[in-house]
Amino acid sequence: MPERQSSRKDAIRNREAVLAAADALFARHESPEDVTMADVAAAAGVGKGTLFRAFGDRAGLLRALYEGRLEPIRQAVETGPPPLGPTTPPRERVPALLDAVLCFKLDNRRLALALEEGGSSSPYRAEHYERWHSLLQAVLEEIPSVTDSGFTAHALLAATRADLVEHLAGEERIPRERMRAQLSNFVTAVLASGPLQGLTAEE
Amino acid sequence: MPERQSSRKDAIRNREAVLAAADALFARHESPEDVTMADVAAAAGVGKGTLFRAFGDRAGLLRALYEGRLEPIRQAVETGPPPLGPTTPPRERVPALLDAVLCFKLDNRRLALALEEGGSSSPYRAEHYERWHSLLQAVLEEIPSVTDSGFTAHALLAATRADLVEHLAGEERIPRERMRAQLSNFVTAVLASGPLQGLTAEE
DNA sequence: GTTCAAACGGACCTAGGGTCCGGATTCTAT
DNA sequence: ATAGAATCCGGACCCTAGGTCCGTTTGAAC
Repeated sequence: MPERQSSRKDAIRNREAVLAAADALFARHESPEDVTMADVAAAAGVGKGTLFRAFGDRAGLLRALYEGRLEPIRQAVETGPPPLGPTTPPRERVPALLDAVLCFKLDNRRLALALEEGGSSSPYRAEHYERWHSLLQAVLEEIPSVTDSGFTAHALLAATRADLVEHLAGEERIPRERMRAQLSNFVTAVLASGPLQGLTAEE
Repeated sequence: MPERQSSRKDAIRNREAVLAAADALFARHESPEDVTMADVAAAAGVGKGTLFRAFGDRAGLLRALYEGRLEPIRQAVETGPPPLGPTTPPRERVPALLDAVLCFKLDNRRLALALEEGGSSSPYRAEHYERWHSLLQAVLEEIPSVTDSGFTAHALLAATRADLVEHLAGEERIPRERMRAQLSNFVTAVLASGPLQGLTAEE
C-alpha cells in the first residue's frame, strides 16, 4: 500500500504534476471513463510506473484528488461556524450538511462520479462515505422525531449521489439553485415528520 | 443491436441455457464482477460468439435476466389489485411501490447490483429506471402535500439503490423485515410533510 | 566525488469484453 | 430424402486499459 510521503523533491514535484494533470483531464472530459491512467501519466510528463508508485492504483489517485477538494468542507464541518459547524442546532445543521454535500458534488461532478461510481467496489465501503454517514447519523440522533437515524442518514445521502446529481444537472438540466431548493425541501420534509409522533413543536 | 428472436431451435435452446447458467452464476458468486462472460459461456456449454450474438453485450445479458425477473412485478403494478395496482389511493400506493422495489432488490441482490452499478453508464439512463421514475412521479403528483414530484421520486428511489440495499443487507446485516420497516417509515415521513407549508392539517 | 537508496519510465504482462469466420446445423422447397 | 441456402456455432483472436518489472537515472548524505 504505497501512500507514504517521500522527501525527494523530484517525487514531490511529480506527485503535484500528476495531481494537476489528472484534475485538468477529468475536468475536460465528459465521462471519467475516457481518462486513462496512461493519459494522466502522459499529460503529467511522467511514466506510468511513477504514477502507480505514487498513488497505488486508479482509486488511490481519485481519492487523493477528492480528499484535497474535500478538505475545506471538512474543516468547515468539524470546527467552523454555523450553519455547518458543530454548534449548529441539529434541525438546522442537517439541511446545511446535505446542501454542502450537494454543492460539493455539483462543483466536482466528474471527479465525484469517477470516485463514487466508476470504482469496482461499493461506494459504501469508502471511508469518506463512512465519515459523512456517521456524522449525519449522530446529528439526526439528536432530533427526537427521527427514527432509524442510521437508515435515514443513508437515505438522505443517497439523494446526493454523484450519478444522480450528474443526471439532474446534465440530462434534466436542472439549475443549481433549483436543485438545492428541491433537496432542501426534501430534507425538511423528512425532518418535519414530527407530527406523526405527536409533537408539532413551536413555530 | 442483435436482439431479435430466432426461430431455430438450437438458438432458442442456447439462449435458455445461457440465461439459466448466468442466473446460477450470479447467484453463486459474491460479486458480479467475478462472473465473466467466458464463465457464463462455459457454464452454459456454449461458445462466446453464441453468447454475444444472442445478447449483444454484457449489459444486454444482464438486462434480459433482469427484465425476466421484473415481469411479475410489472404486471402487478400495471394491472394488479391493490396495494400495487393502479386503483390504489396514492398515499397508500407510493409506499407499496417502494416496498416492492426494495423486496425485488433484496430477492435479486447480485443481479440488481450487476445491472445497476456494474455497468459503465449511468443507471439513470436505463429504461427500467425511467419507467419506475415516471410512474412514481405520476403517483406523487396526486398527493397535494408533495412538491417537486420529479425530484422526490428520484430521491425515494435512491433509497432503494442496489448497492445501498446490498450494503445494508450484507455489511450491516439488517434483516429483511427491519429494512422494509425502515424504508416504510422513511417514505411515510416524506409523504407526511404537509404541515410545513402552513397547513398543519388535522392530526 | 563517491555511494547507495530511492525514484524514474516505458516495455511488458494479464484479464476480460467483444469480433471473426470456417465449419456445423437447421429449415425449406422440391 | 436431399440439395441448397440461411442461420448459427464456437473458440481462436484482437484490443484496451489497469497494473507490474527492472535496468537506468537522480538526489541526498557523507
